[in-house]
Amino acid sequence: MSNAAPSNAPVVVRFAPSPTGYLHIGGARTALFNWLYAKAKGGRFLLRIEDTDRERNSPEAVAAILDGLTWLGLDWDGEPVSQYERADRHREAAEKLLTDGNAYRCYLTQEQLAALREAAEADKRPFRVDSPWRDCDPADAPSDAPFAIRLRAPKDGETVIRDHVQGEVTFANKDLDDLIILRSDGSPTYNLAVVVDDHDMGITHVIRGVDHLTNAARQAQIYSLLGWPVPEWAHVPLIHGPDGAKLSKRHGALGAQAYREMGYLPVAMRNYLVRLGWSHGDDEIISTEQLIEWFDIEAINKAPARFDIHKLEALNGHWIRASGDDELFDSLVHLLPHLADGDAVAKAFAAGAGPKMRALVPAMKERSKTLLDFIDGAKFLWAKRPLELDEKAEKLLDDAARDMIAKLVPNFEHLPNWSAEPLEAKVRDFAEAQNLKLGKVAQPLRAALTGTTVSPPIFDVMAVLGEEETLNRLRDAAR
RNA sequence: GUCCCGUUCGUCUAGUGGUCAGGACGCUAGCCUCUCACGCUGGAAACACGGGUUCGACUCCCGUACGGGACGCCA
Repeated sequence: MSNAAPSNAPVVVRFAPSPTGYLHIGGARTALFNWLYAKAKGGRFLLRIEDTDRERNSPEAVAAILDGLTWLGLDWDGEPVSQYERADRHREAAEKLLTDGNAYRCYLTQEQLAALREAAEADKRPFRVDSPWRDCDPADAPSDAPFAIRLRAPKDGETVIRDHVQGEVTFANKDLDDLIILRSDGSPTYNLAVVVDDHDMGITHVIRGVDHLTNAARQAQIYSLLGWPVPEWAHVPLIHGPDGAKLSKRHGALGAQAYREMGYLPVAMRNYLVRLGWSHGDDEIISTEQLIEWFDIEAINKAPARFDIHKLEALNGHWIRASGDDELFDSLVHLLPHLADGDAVAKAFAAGAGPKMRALVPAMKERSKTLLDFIDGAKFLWAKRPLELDEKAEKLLDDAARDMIAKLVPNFEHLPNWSAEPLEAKVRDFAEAQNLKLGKVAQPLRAALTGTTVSPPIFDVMAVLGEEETLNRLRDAAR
């Protein structure tokens, strides 16, 4: 590529979402790839909001996208650029193309275009705009009719995209028609705006979804006619839903924030997302620091990947276990405002369950796949007496079990040190004396103290619940 | 329809002409164990199909099938 930007220039990449909704998972991965590449190469990661379509612009969407990026830990350099605010500069470029003879005024109306399109379809011909105004004498142009400005794209030859992911992709120029660069209302269109902005922002590498590949060909033509060097391209494959179809809002294409609400950790999201299409040998669990060291666009493959929530969950479990206890508890507390029932939990935390939850974190992180599991698994902490028993617990606490608890309770009275170890010793002694296996005692205790048959280690539960609450719950269950 | 791209266990992937085709998630049999997890040890599970090229193809070439993307005065 003779006119490419020098490869030793400092890397500048960008993420350029259009503000039509939240940051979806595919966009999040594109942003992650860009961010990682910038970090890996010591470059800059810029943000540009592609808001040239005023009808689909929304400040809420911009806020949601920035919030999603922030949550994922993808920080950007400088202020986000508004494409719309650069419209004058885009028009300037269009004027230059016009005066250089590389673009022309096209007076074709929407109706005429629709008719041409229909005619092409009727003949089963691929539709290509072939404007009669491309080569007409300027003197024949109407003086007052509205016009759009079209690029005078080459009709022969081919446009080659040398792509770091897709390889060399060749488009015949006859398949690429004269695209509109300035609408009849004077506003710039996407492809022109992207080229001008990427050029002005000094973007060296364009990393984006492969759905932009044909745009790359069109943009390459604009670059060429403007006399500018093209950036390095990397068109990454799309993410599909579990059924192999395009990821849509119906299945899986949730906003990044939805994953926050499901209790996923940003570090796990980054780890999971990057492995969708990128790999480093057999490595699966990769810290962000390691990603920054290893990431490169050359190792991205071309095939699309399906989104698999199970693997995300497994990775999340790993990163939960790898997190510090205080850090996890902190994440949990900060998650509450984003949860539907978070208010109630926050109140319970404030009323005393908070410190108990914190004390249980080491035990619970071994058995939690998401932050939500912490809450689900610790509800017994703030449950009111007498406890409601679930079906299995009810069955477990039969008459014999209740008798046993009645016999066991006195062993806990007047313990000098109410903590897990002495409690366990007491229970073990009791089990031995009664000639029972430990489980035969522990399970009824669990049912009586938590109302369920599944919980963190029961002696930790007793310790955290405290002497008074533990004895009260046990007496509730005893006969 | 036209153009472009893809196809290794169910899923994510390693692989770059000679491997018992490896790992991870999931599934599964055990071990550990106060439950559930974690951890550990095993197991089942894949090169879409057909032609070439080659002493030899998962690896290279062509075709077929299937899948995806793009075909706006949207981005």
